[in-house]
Amino acid sequence: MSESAAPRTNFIRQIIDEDLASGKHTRIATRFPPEPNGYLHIGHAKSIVLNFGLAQSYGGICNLRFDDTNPHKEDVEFVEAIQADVRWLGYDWEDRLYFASDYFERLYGFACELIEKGLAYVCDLSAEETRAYRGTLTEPGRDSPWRGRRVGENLDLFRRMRAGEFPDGSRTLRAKIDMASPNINLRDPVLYRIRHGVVHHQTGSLWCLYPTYDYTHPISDALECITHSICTLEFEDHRPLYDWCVDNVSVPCKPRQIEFSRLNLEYTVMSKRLLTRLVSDGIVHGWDDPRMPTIAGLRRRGYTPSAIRDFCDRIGVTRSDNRVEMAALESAIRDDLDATAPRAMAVLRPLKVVIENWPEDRVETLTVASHPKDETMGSRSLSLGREIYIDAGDFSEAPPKGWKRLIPGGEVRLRNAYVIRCDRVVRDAEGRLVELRATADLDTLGRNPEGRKVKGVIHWVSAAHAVRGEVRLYDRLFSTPEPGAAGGDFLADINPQSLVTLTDCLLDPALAQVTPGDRYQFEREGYFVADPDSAPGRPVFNRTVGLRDTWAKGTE
RNA sequence: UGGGGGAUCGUCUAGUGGUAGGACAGCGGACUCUGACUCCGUCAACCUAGGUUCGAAUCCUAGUCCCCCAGCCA
Repeated sequence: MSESAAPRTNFIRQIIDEDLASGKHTRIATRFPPEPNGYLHIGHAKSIVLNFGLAQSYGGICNLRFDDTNPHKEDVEFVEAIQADVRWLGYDWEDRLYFASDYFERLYGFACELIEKGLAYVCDLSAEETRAYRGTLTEPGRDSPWRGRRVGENLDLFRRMRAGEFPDGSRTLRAKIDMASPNINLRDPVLYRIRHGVVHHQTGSLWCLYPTYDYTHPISDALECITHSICTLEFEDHRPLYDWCVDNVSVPCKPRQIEFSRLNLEYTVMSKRLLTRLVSDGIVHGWDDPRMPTIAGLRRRGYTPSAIRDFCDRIGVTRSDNRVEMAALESAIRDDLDATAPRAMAVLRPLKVVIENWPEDRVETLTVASHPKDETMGSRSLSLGREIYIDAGDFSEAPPKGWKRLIPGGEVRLRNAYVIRCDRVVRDAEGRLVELRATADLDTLGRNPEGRKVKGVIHWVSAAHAVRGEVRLYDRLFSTPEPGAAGGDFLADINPQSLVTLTDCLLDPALAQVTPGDRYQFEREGYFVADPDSAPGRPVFNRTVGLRDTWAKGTE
């Protein structure tokens, strides 16, 4: 497969190498810290592969920690889905599953420590007032009138905030840093807010006081003795605050925050808010809709964990803005599936062909290889009778230049079987194509015909043996490389052809009983995966990705 | 117009004062019972302008363009 031996270096590895060389660390610890407010997507995969991959290759550890400080948006459904997805990607956090909410009590204690040190205060400003006092990008903020409260009063108020004596929004706990800082994150950021009446998925109704990300994250990292806290670029401005928190409370370690640029994929929305909307507006059938860029969607689409890992390795890690082409993702999955997917025949748009020189009742059993290069994948049996189906797209009465497949009077190879010649085209009263009449060259099984070359090879199924199934073809969900970029609503860029369902496909009889997740290459049609919607005798397949098609490109 | 980041082939990236390399995409060819795979070849880049240096993608200066930050979201 495509696992490369030595992982490509990047700036984060260089930092780690230096920290190890200087003796600053002897063992590294990272963490993957999702908020359980949605499903994981391919952008998270980049972070997962980075964090777990780093731990793996340096012999360190990587924790899974839920950043569950805002119960309003979170749900236990997401907690479970995220664990399943990380595991599916091939990573193991062993016994190190943590929740930021595990630390609520200790976080509260550290907040009291900050108050006692005169570094935090209870502020009675409303949300709107807080905003007004904060200033703007170009003007400094003004001190809150509550900034000078005495330690004892702050402690008392903070205790009563926890006890539930004050309504939502009436007070916050704020860090006392610098209201004139050019970095807005340092203008006395909110550390705690009051949230009554929400049931937290882990702590239930125990708390009505919830810490913010800015306060929780650095301390959680420090409590877990994370050495390298890797996050995306938008948190860069928060790093001084991250350091402030770690420096001012009594934690055992001092982690270092390192930022990298998040993944952008063309034709894809990656914002959780937008993905949530696709699901809740019913644009897609769920978080695992095969058109979604979620891990669950990619899985249902037939992507493999190793292909996703390989993709993440290929795109690298930098601090530059990027927009990766779909072709890079598709190349990774094709590499994997070409090597690992057994081949099968499937006619997506059936066109009947009667082989006139084939006896009515004769059925020939052909043993064919499951993979053209890998003998260890064994062989399968195919039945061939007088009537077969080929794909309508493999026959043309007005072939374009360079056409290699079937034409009236022309010859073509039936994959794994005989060469046939099309003798007649049968039409109905309205002139519609009904079937083809053909003659097989019975001397061409396993060898080429004498004196002439047959260039085209097409796939087929036996009419008497084929099983009927459904095949779903997926195109990109959006028609523009950057959905919503034109300024309109991103939903305006939905591609109506993003899902095409073919209900009367004729498949290899061996495909009658499939297990969801089974992957095949339907020769010339691409790579397919059995969908959970499959029923006994009625398989449903999703097309993972088409084959690279130089023919289609040449005729465009 | 405050602060913080970023600019290398079409795309993603390597490079850390000494021949700008790889991958994906493209193009051309070979092979082929998959127009696939594989193989071979090929096209193609240092944001701009100055400067330092024998030598600059790399160091300096001045610009340009792009991204992020004014949630009691993360």
